[in-house]
Amino acid sequence: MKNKITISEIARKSGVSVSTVSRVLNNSPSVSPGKREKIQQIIAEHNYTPSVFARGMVNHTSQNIGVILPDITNPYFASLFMEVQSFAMQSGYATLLFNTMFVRNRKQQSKMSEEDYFRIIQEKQVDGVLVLGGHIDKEDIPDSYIQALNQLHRQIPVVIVGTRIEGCNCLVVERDLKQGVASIVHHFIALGHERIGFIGGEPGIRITTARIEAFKQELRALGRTALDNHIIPSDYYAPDGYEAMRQLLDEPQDTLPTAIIAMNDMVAIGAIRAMKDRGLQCPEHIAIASCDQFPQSEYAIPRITSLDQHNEYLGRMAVLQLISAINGSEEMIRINHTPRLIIRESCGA
Amino acid sequence: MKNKITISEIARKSGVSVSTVSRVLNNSPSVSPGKREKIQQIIAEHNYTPSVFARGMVNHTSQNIGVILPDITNPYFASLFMEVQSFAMQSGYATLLFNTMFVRNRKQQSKMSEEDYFRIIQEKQVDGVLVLGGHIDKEDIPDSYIQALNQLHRQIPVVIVGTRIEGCNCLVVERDLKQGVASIVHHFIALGHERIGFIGGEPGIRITTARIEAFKQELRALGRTALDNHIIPSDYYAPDGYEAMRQLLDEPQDTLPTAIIAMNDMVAIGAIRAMKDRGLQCPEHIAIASCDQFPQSEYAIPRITSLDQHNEYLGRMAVLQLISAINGSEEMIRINHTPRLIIRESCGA
DNA sequence: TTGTAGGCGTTATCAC
DNA sequence: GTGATAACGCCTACAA
Repeated sequence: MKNKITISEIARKSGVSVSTVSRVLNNSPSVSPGKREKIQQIIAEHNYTPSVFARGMVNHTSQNIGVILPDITNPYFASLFMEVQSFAMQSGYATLLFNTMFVRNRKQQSKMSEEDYFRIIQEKQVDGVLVLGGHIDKEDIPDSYIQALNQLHRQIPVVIVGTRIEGCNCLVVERDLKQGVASIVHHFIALGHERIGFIGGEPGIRITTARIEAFKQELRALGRTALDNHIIPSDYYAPDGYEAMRQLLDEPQDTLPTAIIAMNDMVAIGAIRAMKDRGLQCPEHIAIASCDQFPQSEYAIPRITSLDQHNEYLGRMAVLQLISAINGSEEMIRINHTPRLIIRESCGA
Repeated sequence: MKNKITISEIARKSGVSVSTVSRVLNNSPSVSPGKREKIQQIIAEHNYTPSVFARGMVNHTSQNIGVILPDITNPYFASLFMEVQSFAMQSGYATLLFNTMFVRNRKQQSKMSEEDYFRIIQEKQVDGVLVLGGHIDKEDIPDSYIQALNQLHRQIPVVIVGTRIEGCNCLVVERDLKQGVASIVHHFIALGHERIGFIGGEPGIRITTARIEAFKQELRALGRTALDNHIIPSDYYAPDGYEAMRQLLDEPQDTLPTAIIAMNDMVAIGAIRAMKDRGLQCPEHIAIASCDQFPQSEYAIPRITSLDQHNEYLGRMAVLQLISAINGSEEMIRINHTPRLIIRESCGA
């Protein structure tokens, strides 16, 4: 817009050379206090800020990071991102956000593939990239995607939040996807439930598979078995929980599960709604607990019992990992969170 | 990270001058087809992308826009942002997101003021700024804030979503804040309600004042009056709806409103929760309708009756306005949306 | 402590 | 159609 003022202008007005101005800009100690003060005053007076373009040319850094995630309207990603942005900002980085999945309600992916986003991000000359979700969460990742990631990582440090991926060289903030499922199972068993089900989560996505696996395994460890038709993956949102529960309720009434683990709070809310529409009460008829707490679940009717996965912590660690990678470190962080089971009403305890 | 390849490298490898390469980069017609193809091939081969820094130096453009909003975990802002980012991307702009309010649950503002953010955004050399909310929504905006905005707008086009502000020169995508409230009032009256209340919304915020005003006025127009103690602002989230309703229920039972308008779905959900905790049913004891629909309100118990404010449309218009401002236009867009009342269960219809 | 000058990777303006 | 070359605004040796 308006022609910005430049460093040489400041230099001229202060009666010094550009290098001296540059020195005060970069807090170099070797500037006489008098000149420093004068220069600072002139800078303030003219509201001067150095050009990031010129700086970028010489330092090759934009002080920006790129964050790529599928859906910012998903509370999980929103709170993760909030933490990421806040922490990045404190560390001097601004955040470019790329939302790869548009128009969620129509289940319509955008025309652009995530690979396209990688290209755009690369062009944006960010100092690092954080991949919070998307294709990366799939059980079966197309090779082209991994190659694109590697290719990007060759230029810019890329940190993935989730699990290590075969053949992918990017850094990873590893988290134990299945953590906490066992504690829900224990809780339900302790409450006397014999038939437990699991709903929600998209099939073919790592966290779904991991949690369902953990669910089955924990039941086995306790000498019981999960019934396959009581395990109904669908997706991560309320309509999906609704649909899964509807499907479940079509089963013969006498073998219905008495307790259900939902992928997250939205799924739980959808499921509870489906019960209600069949004239069933939660937890009286079927108890429900969720694996991932979202804000406001404590205001639902009934209040949802769920796992607090400490996502804020996850966000901070991811930024930490990225920044240390930007600064040349190769070390990987593994985080060991222990989700906390928050018992409210929906589990019937 | 890895030393990027430059335009002159490409030129050398293609056996042409940098100008020619630059021409094919910018789709200039005056390049012989043979050379063009060869150059393009070499570019692809080396995965070359021009430096945004160098480009920025000469064009003074980053193809980035800055978006500033208080809380991305608020579904209203999340869906607005999603639309903004998607549309911006289609227009060739990436989006820097600044979330000014951190740690919502503790009601703790970040240490940085929004003015600080303006400074940072200015330093980031974005091509334009979108202000989706924050101090800008206040009834009584500190002069320093307006000055900071004007100052920023002097350098970069700034578009504000909301209402025109006295003394502020920024562009505005004006929307009628109170739209739709009347239709809820009409609906309730038609259902036979005599005592209607209003809860939620932070006092001193434009949209709160506007909606409460519209509420009162519409009642007056119908020959009734709103009772002051039935109007309880608080804030925009579920806990606030809960608290407001709790407060309301402390009033003498025989003068309690029979219907309540909530600021948005979260407030409504909190309020319904508070009723439940007192053994009251919605809509049987008190009917509720909300002024702003959020995703999943149709899965709440009861399903929330609310207004669809067409926020997606708002997002697109804001980006459109910003881009046209970046391209030198001064014209302001006024959008005239008519919110649609979606009747579900909570209103008792 | 201070100033001078070269270079960072593009685009634009000229000539040719 | 093509190629030099001068900006663009900053940083950083190097010199003084």
